[in-house]
Amino acid sequence: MTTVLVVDDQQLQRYGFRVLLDSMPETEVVGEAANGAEAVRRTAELRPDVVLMDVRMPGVDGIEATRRIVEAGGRSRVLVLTTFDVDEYVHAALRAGASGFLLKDARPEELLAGIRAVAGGDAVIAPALTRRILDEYARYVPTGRNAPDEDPRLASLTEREREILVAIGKGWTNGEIAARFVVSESTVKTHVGRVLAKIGARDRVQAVIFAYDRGLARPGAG
Amino acid sequence: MTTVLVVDDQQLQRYGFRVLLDSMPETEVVGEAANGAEAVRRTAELRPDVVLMDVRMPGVDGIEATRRIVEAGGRSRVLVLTTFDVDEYVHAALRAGASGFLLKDARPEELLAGIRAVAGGDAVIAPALTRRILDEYARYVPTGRNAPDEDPRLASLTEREREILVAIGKGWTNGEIAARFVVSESTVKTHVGRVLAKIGARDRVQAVIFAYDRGLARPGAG
DNA sequence: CGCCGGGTGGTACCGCGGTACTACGCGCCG
DNA sequence: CGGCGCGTAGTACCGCGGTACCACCCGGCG
Repeated sequence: MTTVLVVDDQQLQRYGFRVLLDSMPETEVVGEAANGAEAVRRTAELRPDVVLMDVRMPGVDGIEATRRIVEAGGRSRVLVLTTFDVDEYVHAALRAGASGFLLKDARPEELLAGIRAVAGGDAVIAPALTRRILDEYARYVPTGRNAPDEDPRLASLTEREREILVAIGKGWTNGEIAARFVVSESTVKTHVGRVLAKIGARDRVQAVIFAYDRGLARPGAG
Repeated sequence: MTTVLVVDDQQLQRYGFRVLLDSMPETEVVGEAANGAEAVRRTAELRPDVVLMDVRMPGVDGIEATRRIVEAGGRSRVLVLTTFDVDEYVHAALRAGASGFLLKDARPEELLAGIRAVAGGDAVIAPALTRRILDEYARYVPTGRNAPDEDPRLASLTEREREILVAIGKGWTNGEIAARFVVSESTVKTHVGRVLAKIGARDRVQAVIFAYDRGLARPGAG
């Protein structure tokens, strides 16, 4: 039996979900909340398997509530529901740590399948949104651990040279790298020169780009 | 009626899909292929709505076949199927342009729902894989159009300065930028200097990092 | 033993990158 | 009209980055 907390500011909407889910043998609505703050509280109290979260709500919205629930670290998974497939919502929800994002016009069996998946530790995205997610995914995400291993340029780097490349990717000058690695700047220059030669970069700027392309450097680091 | 091309090197597997799909009122198997090369050919001939593509095949594998089919630009969508949820496959398939990725142990209704979604221009990912996709997505994808707009540094750039920043992100030297923009190198230097000051970067290396962080520069461009 | 690769270090040189400051034409707006 | 933001352009200066070349130490290996 999967326990569910229904969060929506509209009472009628909550009622609809309750009727639907309680009529199913595998799901049970154990509580409701009408806003984000209440959702966070009741999640802590009831520890439901799944929180069915509406986005648009007065006060603390569904995104912020999701963030707090996820950060609290409980075992409850959040499945975000919205009427509007606005990109901003999807991005924000997924970054907040939601395990799923479905549209309210989903068919009951889709909703059930989503709840089942989320409860099982998996994640779901409405097909209508998956398209856009994938487009961005393909654009931004390097190549997993695919290209890096295949790329002979990266493989030809020694351990030390890879460290140097990562340091370059952090935007450090040769002097800063020397200081952090506790070696002389001459040594750093030697390494940098070899790195550039091996990866086929003209200067450290192109080395940074190379590092980002292969996922050696990542946003938010350094 | 949704037309489907079944691609799998195992004859028994193809037979299974054919029986399943032909028994459904809304889908019809219009052809089969036993390897990647044949899949590309028959897709061009038959122009199916959906190509059900196995990954592991002798010769041209499913990933490469997907890439070719997508690049050909027809209206056929590729739904990749595999027995093993290996990360490499998922990444590669999605980057190759697949509209979906499901596991072969999916229940028939899931498969049907997937085919329906893909045929309708949407995309699907098996819930078991979506979790990992989302984790990487949240890590790598900037913040949609969120953070960039919020960041006053980026907002303070003029149109021209943003162009300059993108050019820096491509790894171009001041001279190259001047040539491509058909202005003098002095002008470029002036712009670069202002960009660095506005975004708080010490040199163009940090500017590149800034550009990647905000999604202004992307892997694979330039 | 000698050789070799990798890490370390140094010297010398030059050019691109970055800064500081000035300047002019243009379009917009009070 | 005068001011201002923006794009353009120039000069002068200096330092970091990158290259070329050489050198030493150390560990592994034939």
